[in-house]
Amino acid sequence: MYEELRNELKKRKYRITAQREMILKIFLESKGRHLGVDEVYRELLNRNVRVSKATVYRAVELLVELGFLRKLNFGEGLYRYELIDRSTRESHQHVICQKCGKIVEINSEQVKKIVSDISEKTGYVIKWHDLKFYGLCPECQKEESKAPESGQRTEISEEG
Amino acid sequence: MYEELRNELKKRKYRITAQREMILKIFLESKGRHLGVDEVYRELLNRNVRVSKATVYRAVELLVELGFLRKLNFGEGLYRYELIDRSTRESHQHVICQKCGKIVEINSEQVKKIVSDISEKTGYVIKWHDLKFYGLCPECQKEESKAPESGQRTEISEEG
DNA sequence: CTACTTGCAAATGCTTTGCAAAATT
DNA sequence: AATTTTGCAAAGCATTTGCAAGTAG
Repeated sequence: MYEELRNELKKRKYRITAQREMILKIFLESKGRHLGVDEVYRELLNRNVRVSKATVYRAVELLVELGFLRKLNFGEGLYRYELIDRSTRESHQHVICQKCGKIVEINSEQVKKIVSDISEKTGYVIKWHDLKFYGLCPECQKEESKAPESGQRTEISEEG
Repeated sequence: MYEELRNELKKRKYRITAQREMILKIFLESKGRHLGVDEVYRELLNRNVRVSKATVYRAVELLVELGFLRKLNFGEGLYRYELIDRSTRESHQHVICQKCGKIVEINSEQVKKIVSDISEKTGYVIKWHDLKFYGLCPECQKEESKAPESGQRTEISEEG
């Protein structure tokens, strides 16, 4: 993957730097996680890699541009990034528990249908999509039935 | 609708204020638009209604809580709000042109299917969802074919 | 050696908050 | 009269940016 990064960088006349490789490395070693800039930054500090946060900001945006990362927004007031599977480039759907925050990723075959339906209805050529589903995970459903309407509501509420 | 707002406020022990009604009014008179706090604020100034921006922030969040507005995020670095159809409470999908930014709202019947599919696969009870589709609107497709790869890329890239 | 990248600190922009004054109940 | 809401200014955060110093090609 580092080789791929070097190639992409060369191709687009960007320079190969240790910082860029280290930042991609963090994502490669945190597969499946959705990291915010601060988390990446802290992880680098943990590993005694001295980089500035500004560089992390610049690097993740570059990695998005080069197709290594996807920029995510769960309405928390910050952006998160996840590694893209460069072989399929396929996006998945995020299913988020509004009580405990657990995020499950799935891939529904129904997505293709809805995309073609929307394309047909609007005349738009759909390039990509962002599908989030909010609800209660199985564990939180159990708790919910034990103590229904128990007050503390997790303040997740955002859509787009 | 103002009656409905007054009832909701009373029901939850909030007070009926001119500011809250005015802010809801802005949305009622801008149906179909996705307004940011600053836009609401400016619209109020245009109408010579003196309110502080802090009050707008507080009011829109309250209106979300009361079920009058939905909070949206198109990855621009700010939140937008749209009026909820309180009779159906149904959400629609946003189809966004990544070149000109035009947003079309549609309602695909496929959504029900994908929701039940996801529910089945994950065990989550889905309460609501947030579905965004990005691509090119018909007009921008034409321009694209005239001047393909013409440089200026609209920096829309965010997902969740 | 030239051009790009980094680090730092300052700046930006949206949103939140503390508190006294104003308004609602 | 008691309590909530508002306005204002300050504070809070995530993110961006200007610029000099460092580094890749």
